[in-house]
Amino acid sequence: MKDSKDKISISKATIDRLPLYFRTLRLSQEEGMEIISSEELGQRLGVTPEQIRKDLASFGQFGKKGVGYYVSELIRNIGEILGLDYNWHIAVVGVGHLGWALANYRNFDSLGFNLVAMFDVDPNKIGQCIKGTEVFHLDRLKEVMEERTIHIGIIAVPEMYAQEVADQLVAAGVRGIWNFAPRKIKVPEAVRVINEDLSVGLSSLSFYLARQTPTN
Amino acid sequence: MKDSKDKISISKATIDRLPLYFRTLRLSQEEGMEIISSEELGQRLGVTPEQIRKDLASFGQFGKKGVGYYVSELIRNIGEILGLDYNWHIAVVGVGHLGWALANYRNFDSLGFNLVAMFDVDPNKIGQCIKGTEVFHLDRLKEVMEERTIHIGIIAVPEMYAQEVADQLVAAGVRGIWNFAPRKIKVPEAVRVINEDLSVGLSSLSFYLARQTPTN
DNA sequence: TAGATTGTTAATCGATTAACAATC
DNA sequence: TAGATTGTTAATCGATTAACAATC
Repeated sequence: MKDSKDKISISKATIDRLPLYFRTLRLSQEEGMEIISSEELGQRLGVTPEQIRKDLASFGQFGKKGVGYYVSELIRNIGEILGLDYNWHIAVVGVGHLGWALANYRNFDSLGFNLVAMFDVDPNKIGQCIKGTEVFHLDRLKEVMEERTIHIGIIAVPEMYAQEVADQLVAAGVRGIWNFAPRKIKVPEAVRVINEDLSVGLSSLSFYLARQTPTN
Repeated sequence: MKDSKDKISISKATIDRLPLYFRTLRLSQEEGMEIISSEELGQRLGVTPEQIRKDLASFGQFGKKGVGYYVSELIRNIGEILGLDYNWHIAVVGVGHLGWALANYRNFDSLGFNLVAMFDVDPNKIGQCIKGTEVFHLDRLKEVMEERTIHIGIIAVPEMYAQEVADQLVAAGVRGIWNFAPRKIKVPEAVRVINEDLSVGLSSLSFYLARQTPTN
């Protein structure tokens, strides 16, 4: 138990590629594909076939030699590896433009994430609904979170409140945090944090463009 | 010229850390800090001091031995490395929830990115403004882009239109694309693409949580 | 069977960490 | 000068790529 569940020696790079495989496989399935080779899959998403085989091999043997991978089977397998078969309850804290956008993001539903609450402090926002999910006052975070057993909290508040909200989420028993505030937040080790810093992407783009011969 | 401008042998990991250094340095500056050591900076953002020194060393010598780094000087230097001293013109294509949120994202201004246009096909959205910037019909993309010399296009349209919009952006002479659609887009080599796939972050969070001993 | 494609081991490449001389 | 901290070289670690035996 200790080894199989707790010790994860899989590289972060591999884990970040799995969702891409998952997505592309689903697309292929929609196109009616039943079997796919690592070659074909790799071509579709710009990854080498060896990389794909290696990544998958960390978790088991999902393919058939001389044949390839059964699409629906591999989707199910990767889904299980990623824990997408679990019905995760998520909540958005901070219903500004970004929080609003995230709450409306359709792809999350299709991955099995279930938005069960939103929180804000603005009286005008309290009580508003998105797809049947309500905005509560931040004061009720703990109460609502416990009632609805929320697993994942999404921080979409201004930077200066990020740590405060993180503390409240932790106190309310959240297991993971997806942090959009451009600031490092401190949480107990047991709580997983994924930082999604949007300025990194744009800045790195700027880096590469600044080094090209400009065309305009 | 060939070596200094074209060949970039800096690792992607390093480039992705630079914006974090930049941000943290600015924060430190606001707090009145004038000199910072790699030790202190590292502590603030959870990176080892050696890593920081190594990263910076790829671009030059910015510190003083026995002293540390002058905060304002290092901010200027990293800003230049990232090309943030250039006045980038950006445009958002697709003014849905996400596009709207991105157009309103305040951090971009402070990094020197200038939103100069938005595009959509919805007649209700055409003509709307955010901070003085207008939403144009997608049909006018090329015309408006050329008139305003837009360097970077942000794709925030539904997945199925992503490639189409990418083609239009390329035709309009864009140099870089920041793609939020969860799909690989094909562009000529000269155009830089950064993919920002939001489902990756959430899925990887799910992966780690699924492997923990659950607390609820 | 012959051709195809996986799973896995070995070789290479790249990035991080450790150590320390240089020097403020 | 002594203490501190950088910049850089060497050692380690990890991830990707190449190669190929296993087998469908």
